[in-house]
Amino acid sequence: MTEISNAEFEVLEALWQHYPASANDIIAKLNESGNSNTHGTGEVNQEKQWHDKTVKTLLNRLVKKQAVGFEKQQRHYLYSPLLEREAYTLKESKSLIERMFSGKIAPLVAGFAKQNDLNKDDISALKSLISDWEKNND
Amino acid sequence: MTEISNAEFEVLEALWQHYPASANDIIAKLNESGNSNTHGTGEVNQEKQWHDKTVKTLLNRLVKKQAVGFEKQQRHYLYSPLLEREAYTLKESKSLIERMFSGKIAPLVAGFAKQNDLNKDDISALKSLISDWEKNND
DNA sequence: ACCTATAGATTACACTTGTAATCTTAACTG
DNA sequence: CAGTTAAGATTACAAGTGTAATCTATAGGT
Repeated sequence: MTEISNAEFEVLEALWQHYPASANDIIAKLNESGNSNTHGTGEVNQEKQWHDKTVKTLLNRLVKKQAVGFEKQQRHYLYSPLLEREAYTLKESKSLIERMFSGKIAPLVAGFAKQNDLNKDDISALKSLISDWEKNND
Repeated sequence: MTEISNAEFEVLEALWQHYPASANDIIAKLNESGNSNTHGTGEVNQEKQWHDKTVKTLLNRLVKKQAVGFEKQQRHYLYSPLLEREAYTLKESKSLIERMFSGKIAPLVAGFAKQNDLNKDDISALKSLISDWEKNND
């Protein structure tokens, strides 16, 4: 499967949140507030506005890339993702970790730790993952 | 700073391994075996061959992007990274985690766990990170 | 002092990406 | 039924990318 670009990914995100969806549903979802600018800057959500032509182009590209499928409904299309979000994010994560950290996940986490980007919640989530892992692999 | 492409990143990798370095040093390093195809497939290292013109183009682009600097040495250049590897990989990791996992690192690790992509070493590395973190944050 | 190999600079070129505008056709509106 | 609207298809277009080839100037060999 060909690569999915960043903009395409955002469209896919909207679709994963709710599908099947018409192009207009997707455009609306993308332009909803709440696709947050929560980067800790405290700025008002000055959301990017997605132009409908842009979104439709991206949908077409996703269809060509077989990342999205559609079915005719009257004269409209209803789109659905053909990829599972989890599979996709895993693939991308592995690819990044392979390229940057020789496939090892710990150095990535270590980078976060070093920059103080881990909080108590992150740590307890990690601990719980680890104990699950240990439950299954002893 | 502008984005660094995948191919550019590979050149930077070679440079991070040893610098300052001439273009030829970098080309040689890129074409060395051992920049491994260790993806667990057991295939023979059928290394990508980097064409010298290609590498020089990429070096130029990196210089334009201020990711790499150089100084004249006689008539040659000696290149050096202007970015720290660690800072760069952290930025990229954070960006991916922001886009795919709402900034949370645990879901990424969870994906790996689910796919059986964690082994004992990974787990102990993570545990040790966690205990360090706890030592510093209690 | 000339010729050549070579380093770096410049140019090339197809493909992708972000971002739309225009075209075509069918459905709704009056 | 004719005109307008709107959905999807097609086209656009600049910037970035991967991958080089060609150009230019100079250092080194003979």
